[in-house]
Amino acid sequence: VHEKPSFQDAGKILREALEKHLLIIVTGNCRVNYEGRASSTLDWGNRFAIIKTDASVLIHRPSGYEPVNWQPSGCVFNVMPSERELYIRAVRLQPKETLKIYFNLIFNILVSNLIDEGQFDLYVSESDMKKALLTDPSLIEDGLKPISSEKILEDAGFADIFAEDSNGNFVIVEIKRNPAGKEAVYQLERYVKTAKKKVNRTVRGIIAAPVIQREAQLLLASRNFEYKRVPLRKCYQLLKFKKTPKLLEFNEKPR
Amino acid sequence: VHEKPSFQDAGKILREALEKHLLIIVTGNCRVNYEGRASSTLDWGNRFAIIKTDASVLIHRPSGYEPVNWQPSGCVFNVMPSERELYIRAVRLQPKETLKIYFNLIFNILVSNLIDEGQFDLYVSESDMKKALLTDPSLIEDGLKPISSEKILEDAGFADIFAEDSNGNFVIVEIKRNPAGKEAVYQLERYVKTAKKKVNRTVRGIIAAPVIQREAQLLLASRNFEYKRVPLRKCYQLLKFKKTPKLLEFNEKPR
DNA sequence: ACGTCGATCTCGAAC
DNA sequence: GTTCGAGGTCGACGT
Repeated sequence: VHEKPSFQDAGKILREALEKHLLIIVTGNCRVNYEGRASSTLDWGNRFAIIKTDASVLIHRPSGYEPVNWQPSGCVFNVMPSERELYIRAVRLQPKETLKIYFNLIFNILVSNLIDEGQFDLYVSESDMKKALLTDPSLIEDGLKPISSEKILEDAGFADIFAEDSNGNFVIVEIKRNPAGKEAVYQLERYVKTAKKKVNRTVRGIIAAPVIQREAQLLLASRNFEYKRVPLRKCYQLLKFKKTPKLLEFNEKPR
Repeated sequence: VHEKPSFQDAGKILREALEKHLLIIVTGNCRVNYEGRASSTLDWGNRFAIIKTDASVLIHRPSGYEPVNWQPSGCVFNVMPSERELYIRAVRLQPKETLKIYFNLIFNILVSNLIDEGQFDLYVSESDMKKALLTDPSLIEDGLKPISSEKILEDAGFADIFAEDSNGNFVIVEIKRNPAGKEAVYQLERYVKTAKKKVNRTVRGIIAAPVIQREAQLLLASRNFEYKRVPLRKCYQLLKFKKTPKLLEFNEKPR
């Protein structure tokens, strides 16, 4: 930690830390310009700039979840201290975009060599839901038999699950982890339309999601599609139980 | 800045800083659990936790643009130091979600009273494009006359611009700031379909964007819609010139 | 490299 | 409150 360094010292500290790919946090008063996919200006104010080990940059204001300005990883730095300020330029190629940071006050600079190999696990993603529903299709409907989830509909994007119901109808399932909105219905509609052209059978459309929005429900009904509520909890439990037997070589089929 | 505080001291520092709504950055070794809209676990590793003045939380690893864990603004904190660790719990209601952070090493704690009133301006957003195109519709097509951009299509969402071309045809323009993809075509298609039912005229569909993706271009052609390239630069210049006269009370009409 | 889609998306606006 | 769409979205995965 360096408290109130001169701009010259700050320049040295930053260059050395960048060289070694250390984590840098600079707190101070600054203004920021961005030019690239868009353009932005940020007037003087107290913020902190984070330069990470992968050469990404984040400018954070004292409040708000999102960085006000940033640069993705892999950018090239130019640190230019002068008598009055510290100027940091971070340039990214492809697409070409430039972030310019001007500090006229530096409160402190924190340089750390952080080692983080810790594993991160997240449950339950939409693909987890898909796994669960393929493992136990009765979560959607009794007697439902998934068909190869390969591409069947070539042109209309890819639906989540294709299946056959107990009456031999073709079924397309659109999975949403989040509250299903109109967009999900439109997606499903496109899949069903394309499928009807290719398959000479009745084609049912089903949205499987924890919740569906009211408007989407109406739209769904107007298209004669169906909604099946699938709690995330159930998917989580199913996946948990599915894994354990495998590890123990129990091959008891889940039901 | 507090270097290597004891867990007890760290607890005091954090509580006081939270009380005063100061910015807090804690660097150390920690593990993190999240439970709410999803669930996640993060194993031990060196990270820094940011607690902002609006009671939001960000856990950042030494690399990567995005926080590995976070909590949106307005959450409630519980700081619990023990002999072996510092446990911070951040709970958000609506939706209920809980973030639990356990530090078994604290490298340092940075507490700052940052004042940031600086204005942030971003150009060119999609609504900027709309403004520009309404100011000078010839950017899309000569003789195009925008119609009230109020809701005309009640049920099919809202198109960006409604207009009449020099032949009296109804025109719907879908604006995209980013490369226009298939989704833009589908959106346009829905608007045009609805419009055709309500308007007893020829309805043209136009996508106005800096670039259009190849696949989207094909889809567009199959629907007999059109694409008009609109460089962001032109919109930016138009808005710049439009503004200046206003400030100076020149009322010379652009174009 | 481009295209597609999910996300604890976040954020804001409109209804 | 709900819904909807934009975002310098980012990131992952597929081609």
